[in-house]
Amino acid sequence: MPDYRLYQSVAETLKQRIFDGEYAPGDRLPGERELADEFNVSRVTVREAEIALQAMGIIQVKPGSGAYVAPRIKRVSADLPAISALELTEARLVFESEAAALAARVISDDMLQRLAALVHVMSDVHPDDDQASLAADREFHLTIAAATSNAAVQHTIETLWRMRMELPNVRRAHASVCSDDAATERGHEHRQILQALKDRDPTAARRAMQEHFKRLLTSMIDASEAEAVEALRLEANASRQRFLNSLSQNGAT
Amino acid sequence: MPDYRLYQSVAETLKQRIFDGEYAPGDRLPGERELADEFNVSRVTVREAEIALQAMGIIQVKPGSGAYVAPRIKRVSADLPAISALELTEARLVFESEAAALAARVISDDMLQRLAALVHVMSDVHPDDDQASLAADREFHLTIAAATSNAAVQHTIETLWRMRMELPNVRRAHASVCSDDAATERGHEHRQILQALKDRDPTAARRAMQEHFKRLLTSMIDASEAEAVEALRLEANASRQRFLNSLSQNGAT
DNA sequence: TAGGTAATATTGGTCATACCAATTACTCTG
DNA sequence: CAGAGTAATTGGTATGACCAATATTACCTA
Repeated sequence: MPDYRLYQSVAETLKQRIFDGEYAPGDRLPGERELADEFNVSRVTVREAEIALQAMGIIQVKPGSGAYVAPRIKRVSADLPAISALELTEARLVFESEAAALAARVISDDMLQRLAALVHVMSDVHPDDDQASLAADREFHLTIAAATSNAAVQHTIETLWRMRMELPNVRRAHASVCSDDAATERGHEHRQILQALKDRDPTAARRAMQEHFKRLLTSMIDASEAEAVEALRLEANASRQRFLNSLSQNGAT
Repeated sequence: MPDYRLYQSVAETLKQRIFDGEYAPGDRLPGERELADEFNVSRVTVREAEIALQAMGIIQVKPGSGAYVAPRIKRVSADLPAISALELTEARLVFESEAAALAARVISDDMLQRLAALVHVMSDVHPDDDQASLAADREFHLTIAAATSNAAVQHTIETLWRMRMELPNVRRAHASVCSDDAATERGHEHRQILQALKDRDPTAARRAMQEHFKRLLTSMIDASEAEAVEALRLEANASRQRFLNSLSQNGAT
């Protein structure tokens, strides 16, 4: 699972650009040669990425002409509701923590090994490489969800991650806190979570995951506060208060 | 339309073989070089076909090993995965309990009033009227989700309820326990939950919701045990054990 | 002989290059 | 200015090569 095919990385980047609106529906993407040059990969790899996107119905390739963003990419608004980054993070805080607790009781050695490998990858990768870093982080959380052996839990958390990746406003919010989001802390938290899972300690796993998200939520609130100075000052404060409550009272009784 | 790419033709053929059972789930299909030779195309083209199939979730490629038919391609509904009733109930147990805890802190008086009305309706309605009873029950839970003021939470729980209502196997499972599912107990549990929300007590709300689902899960396990006597005895027992663990250890620390 | 390990073969992943066919852009005519 | 013909661009496919991960075999040890 933690295998990264190059073409997948390229496909992911292109997909994000499309969801971000950088390439609007109907737009023509840069040529394969041009993209290959930009990503420093071969043209074959770019083709593979485009074929994957085509299979997903996101783009449409016309020979001799180019690759075009599919007319109706409304999938974002189609099956994903409008959600704020704070809401989503709060939801992930409570749900992913419970998933971690569940996983702690039934996780297999194989899954533990995968997680360990991912933690290692994340510590190795350049913190600047947002792309790889994010992909590994996502893989980490989805692996934990899979470790619950519960398809409903897995599907739920996958959906939450889709929101994280596909909703433009959420992506933007994360980007603005990314710098504050010290990689070292995050690495430490991941190790804490992994250790709890290794110990098969549901309570510790839940708590570790909660801490992980609490820090993120705090960063986001701080960032949103800074931005709120510019506008929506009053409203933001009310919202801010509501999510601050999550930090103090959540979970462990 | 007749604008076929070679790789699409290859992908189509492979897909047919998989659906025809020529390659069963879990099977490894021939190597890229071998397929390229068979179809008289280049290895690049075979790769492209396999990447398309992978994007469609039909196969799964492992570097150094080969391409394997995905374990289960049976997507019941368009966007709902195949899930067992036990899995779903376990997921609802942990997620809806957390949602209730969240809601307890921010629920509005208006929402409390609606819930009270729903509890009243459920106690009035004839226990025989499964249709109305189920609708009210669903409304009760969705209202609590809405009361969190968190669109992500709300969407998550709505999706879980969609599974409950739309997946045939889940509906069947619920139907078979419906008789055991004493309406009086359920009414009592609903009142407990409502009271905790009125008190704005997150811990009590979480616990009440957990109890609600624990009883349901227990009923389902018992029912599934009875049915398991007929078939799948061994396998069911293993599964049963796994979910029994959820009952003993979940949540309140 | 059983078990483990090192050497080897196989397999997917990626790249560079080349050529074809369709499309698009351009240019030159009338 | 319109249209035809040409040139440049673009995707489609093929070769052949090399790497890294995996699988298989051979071999050696206890």
